[in-house]
Formats: sequence, C-alpha cells, structure tokens
Amino acid sequence: MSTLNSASPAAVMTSADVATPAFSPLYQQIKTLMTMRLQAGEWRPGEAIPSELGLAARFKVSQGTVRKAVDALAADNLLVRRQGKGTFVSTHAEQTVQYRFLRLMPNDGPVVGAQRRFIDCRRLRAPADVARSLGLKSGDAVINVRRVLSFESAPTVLDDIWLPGALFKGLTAERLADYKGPMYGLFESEFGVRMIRAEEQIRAVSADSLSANLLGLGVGAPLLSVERLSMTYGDKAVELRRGLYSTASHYYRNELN
Amino acid sequence: MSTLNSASPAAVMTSADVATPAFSPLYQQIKTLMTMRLQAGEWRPGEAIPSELGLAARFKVSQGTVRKAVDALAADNLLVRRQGKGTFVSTHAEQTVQYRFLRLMPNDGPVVGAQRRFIDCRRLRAPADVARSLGLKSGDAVINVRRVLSFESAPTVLDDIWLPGALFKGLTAERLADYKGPMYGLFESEFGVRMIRAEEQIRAVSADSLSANLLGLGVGAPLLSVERLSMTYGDKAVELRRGLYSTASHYYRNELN
DNA sequence: GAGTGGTCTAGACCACTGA
DNA sequence: CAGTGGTCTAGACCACTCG
Repeated sequence: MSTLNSASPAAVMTSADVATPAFSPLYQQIKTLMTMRLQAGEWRPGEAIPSELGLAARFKVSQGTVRKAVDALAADNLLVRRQGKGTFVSTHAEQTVQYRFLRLMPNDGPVVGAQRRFIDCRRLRAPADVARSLGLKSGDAVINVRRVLSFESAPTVLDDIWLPGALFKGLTAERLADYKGPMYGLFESEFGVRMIRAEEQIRAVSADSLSANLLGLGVGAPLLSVERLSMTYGDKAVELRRGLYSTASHYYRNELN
Repeated sequence: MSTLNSASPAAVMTSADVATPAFSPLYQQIKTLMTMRLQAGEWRPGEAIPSELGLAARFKVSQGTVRKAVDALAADNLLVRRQGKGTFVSTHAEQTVQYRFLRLMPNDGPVVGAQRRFIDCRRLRAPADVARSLGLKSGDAVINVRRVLSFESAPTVLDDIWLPGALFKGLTAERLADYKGPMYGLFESEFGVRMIRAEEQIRAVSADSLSANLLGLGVGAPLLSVERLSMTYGDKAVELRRGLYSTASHYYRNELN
C-alpha cells in the first residue's frame, strides 16, 4: 500500500497523524482503491480481476487484507466470487434472473419473461422535480422513456424513465427496442453507466385515464406507484424511474431482516 | 469443537467421510451451535454473550473462527457487536428506531412516534388461509388482533394480526394496551417469541367501507396492502400481519442492492 | 496438476470502553 | 488499567475448476 504509510505495511495511519482523522482500516482503503479502478473501467464488467495473491502483491498487503476488501465489494454486488475460477466484475448483461431491481412476482405460477413495448423515447428539458432528484439543473437535457411490460400478454408495468441527457447521448427508441436483454445491460455496455443500488418510494394510487388505458384497467383502479432512484458509483443518481404496477395477478416481494 | 472431529481442531469433516456430505465449514457449525443456544434462551435478549476468546476456548477453535461465526450472526441481526464492551443478544425491547419491520416514512418532516389504538383482540379458530401461512391446521386456535396506528393524529395503518394460539396464551387487549414499546418487545419478553426475519407481499387495493372508516378515508381510496409473514428461529412462521397503509402523506421505503 | 478462492490457525498490535 | 472487539500478518491446508 503506497497511499498512506511509508515503510512497513503494518505502519498504517494511526490516530496520532491528525486531530481526529477518522481512522480507516487498511482493507477499507483498498476497497476504495479497487472501487476507483472499477469506476475507471480498468476492470470491465464480466472480466476477471487479478487473483487475491496478485492483488496482495500489488497493494503490498497480506492476502487476508485484500480478502476483506474483496468480500466487502462482493457484498455490494460489485464483484462476484467463483471458487476455483476467480473473482469477476459483476455485469447486468448476463443477468439470468429477471431485471435486477424488479421485485414483481406472480401470485401463482412460475416466473416468466416479460414482453416490452416502448411507447416513446424523447429528449427534452428536465422538469424541476426530475432535475432535483437527478442532481441536475432545471432545464438540463434529459431523456424520457416510457414503456409497458407485459407478462403472458397482460400489461402489468408502466414505466416512466428519466435519464440525464449528458450521460445517454444517442439513446433512441430503436436502440432500446433492438437490444436483447435488460435495459441496464444496454446502459452498461453502450453508455458505461452501471447501476449499483437504488432507493424506492412505494405508494398506492388510482389509475388515471392514460395509465388505465395502457394497462387495460378501469379508471380509478388501484395501482402500486414505485418511484425508484438508481445510483452509480459514488452514490450519484443516474436514473429516476416512476413505475405503475398492476397488482391484480402480481405482488411486490420484499424481504426484511 | 466436539461435534464432528476427534483429535485436533483442524481435523474437520472432509469429503472423505461420506459420499456427498455437503461440506460445512467449522465457523458454520459453530454458528449453528450458537443459534441453538440463543433459541434455547441460554443467552437472553439484551445480555452479553461470552467474549470471543472465551467462546474460542469453549468450542476449542481459534478466535478467528468464532469471529466468523459471530460476524455471521451479527449480519443476521441476532447479535450486536459493540467495540470495547462485548457482543450482545439483540432485543426488540430497547429498539430505539421505530418498529423494526415498519418501513413507512413521512413524505416530509421528521420521523415521529405513532399512537396506537387497539380495536379488538380475539381468540378464534384459524381460517384456512391463515392456517396455511402459519403452518397450522385449519381450525387450530389463533389470536386475532386489530389495531390502528396514527401519526400526528392521522390514522395511517390498519393492522390485522394473526398469531398461533399455542404460542401466545394469555395475550389480551389489556396487556397489549398496557405494554410500553413495540409489540415485538412484548412478544419477546412475555412470550419468548423473537422475530428474526420477515417476507412481505405488497399490493395496491381499494378501501372497503370498514377500512375507509377506520382510516378516515373515502370508500375506494387506494391503499397499500402489506401482507407480512414473520419468522422466528428455524424459519418458523409465527405471525401473519395484514396491513393497510394510507400513503397520502407517507410512503413505503425500500433499498435495493 | 496448477491455479483459484475458502477455511483455519497463532500471534501481534490497535481502538474503544469503563472502572 | 484490564478487557473487549477490530485489524493485520504469515503460513498451512482444503475445495473447486479446468486443461
């Protein structure tokens, strides 16, 4: 580790260095360094990172210390460990299990793939509330995508998606429609934007005429309103997604610990 | 560790023992042993468990191995580590932060305490669906509690709670009303039932006349339906809670990783 | 068999708490 | 100050994957 100490690896930063330096353990510092390499694209989604012993040599610490850092990154879903093979940068592209953040489950019957229908994809100026959520200035360029997800031909999810225009130049309805696989896979491979975590605000609302129409329901039908803010590295918000879910034959599943 | 090996601690179970013995690492076995001690009430909620070195001596393993076991139990929220003080059995009683599993947040303004009003607490025979969820036989004794939670005098949550009668003998409306603190604290201290984790199914529904009345809304108003199944040790279901949340001035908050 | 992650140990030292 | 959890090391060996 060349970041903080001078001689031996054990000579870490201590509380004598500064007044209240907020002591940070070595493995935490290495986690930060590795996160920066991931963010910089030095290690690409789907690829293997160096072995633990290799990383230990590079950072001049013991294997146990890089192990703690890698464990933490794996817990954050940034890396995936595979015994006997190596440690890999996680990716949305080979996402076998549904749509990463979508928690909808059928009331009965097996989980089944969704059909997507894109309603429109427009480039426009950010409304005040969208700008605030995404950390933009009101009037900045944003891209607005609307689409419907159907399960077994039953329209179920109406998504209203807002993306910073600066990050997603050239995103069109065609590219969305042509891309096979989850939308986050497209964002990752084509625009270098990786979703790390998200926060959702869930409410119950009544369908207005537009959404009722698109979801094949009556006006006033109860819908789940799911407002999701997705973050990339550094907890930077990069997507605001307002979803309306029909919960007649599906439910939102959550686990509490 | 006297459970599996004979001589040295390092002589753990190997894949040579049986055909496909599903190799379980030492720290995992110790985690299981500690969980059993917790379940048996040998270490009580709020109390400190032995120090890591003490546990290491007792189980005849190294400190590092018990550390992994304790880390896992702390990750499951069964234990709480406090540097310099010790490791404690977590408890619902001194739960400073709201109601453990309740994810409701005010749209704006600070989090504020709730007022509780108990509507009734009856002992009756389990309906088929309740019995199925709780792993009982249809017709077994259950306790049904209904109550309303209000925030700043606005009724917001209508809970319909089902508990196995065998586990909660003597639970009455009086004891519920008299108990200060969260309901799960009462369950823990008076009935020895600790909620470990829960699963929720969330839907949007329309208020019927009864729930509309109790929540001060119009009939047909959209409500969040939250059906929660809570589990104790061994993933045994011990509470079915059907909640109706008014999401006019609150939202259900969820974090996705 | 070589290379990877996974487990376990023994021992040193650090940070935090409370008497 | 003693006692607790937290970090870090060095080294051994095990389990898994793949050529």
